[in-house]
Amino acid sequence: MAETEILLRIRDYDLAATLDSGQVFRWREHNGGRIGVVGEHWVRLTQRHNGIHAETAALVKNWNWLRDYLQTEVDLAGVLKTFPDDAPMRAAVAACHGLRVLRQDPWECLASFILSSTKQIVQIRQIVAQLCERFGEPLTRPPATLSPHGGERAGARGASCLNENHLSYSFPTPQRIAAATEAALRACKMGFRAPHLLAAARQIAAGKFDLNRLGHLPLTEARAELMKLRGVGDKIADCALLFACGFDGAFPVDVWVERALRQLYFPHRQVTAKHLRHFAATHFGPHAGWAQQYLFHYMRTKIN
DNA sequence: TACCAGGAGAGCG
DNA sequence: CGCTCTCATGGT
Repeated sequence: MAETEILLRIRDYDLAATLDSGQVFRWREHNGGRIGVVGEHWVRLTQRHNGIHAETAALVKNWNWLRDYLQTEVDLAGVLKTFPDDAPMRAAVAACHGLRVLRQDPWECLASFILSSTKQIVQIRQIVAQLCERFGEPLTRPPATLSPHGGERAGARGASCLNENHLSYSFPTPQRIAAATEAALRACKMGFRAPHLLAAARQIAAGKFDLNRLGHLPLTEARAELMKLRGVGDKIADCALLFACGFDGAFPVDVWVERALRQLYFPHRQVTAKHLRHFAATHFGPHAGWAQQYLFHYMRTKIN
């Protein structure tokens, strides 16, 4: 039977922490729940005591796409057991109970993180929103959730500029981006990242780069493949590998994680960047990427 | 004003 | 390797 809602029964899942932890950029808070787009599906998610309630605009026969995206079938306790047993890690896990790593679409994830370099998360969300509004395909969306004001900058004051218009559109395909001009992309305020996004989209659209193949390669080979793309270095490659390609061992090191590692593991010590990279690559075990997400969210929300 | 933001890449010693 | 500079744009 096709339905427009379902209760995914699961207990150790913090929806807000997971969707707000900087691994994904399109979810918006709405009446205590979260509204977002997964593939071609408009979705509203609400945290319940016994699980996550999901509501879609169109009928759904099989909800596996959502279970896969949210990673609800992952044995979280089993993952946490593989983390190193040290004070910083214990503190991060205790502070972020129920935080999970999502399984995103590889192109949306890669494109989003190409746009992320030297940008604050708020601004990344804004850029991605504009990209979807201008180049995404219209989605089926319940009218009740549409903003009465209709625009994001019509008299919006202060820091709480919601901008939910982009939730009426899918994330644009590589083909659609590839057909755009650099100037049109720059109009989304992405600056010097525009040629990087455009080049990646053209490679993929032309069949010269296969994102879906990466998951079948060893981690180091998949990372090397991604880094052939202009504008994609270690950090952005590891984000795509962890958040979209199923590499739980990928460990993206950005300014926040570097700050966390130095402050939590090497306080009052001068550690070289090389030493830090070696530590990050060896200390956190087979699910290092999940550990990274706990440290990142812990550092951003609980410290200072 | 000056500085910085979930980086990457090139130039230099 | 390690350091520095540049890239574009918005916020404080």
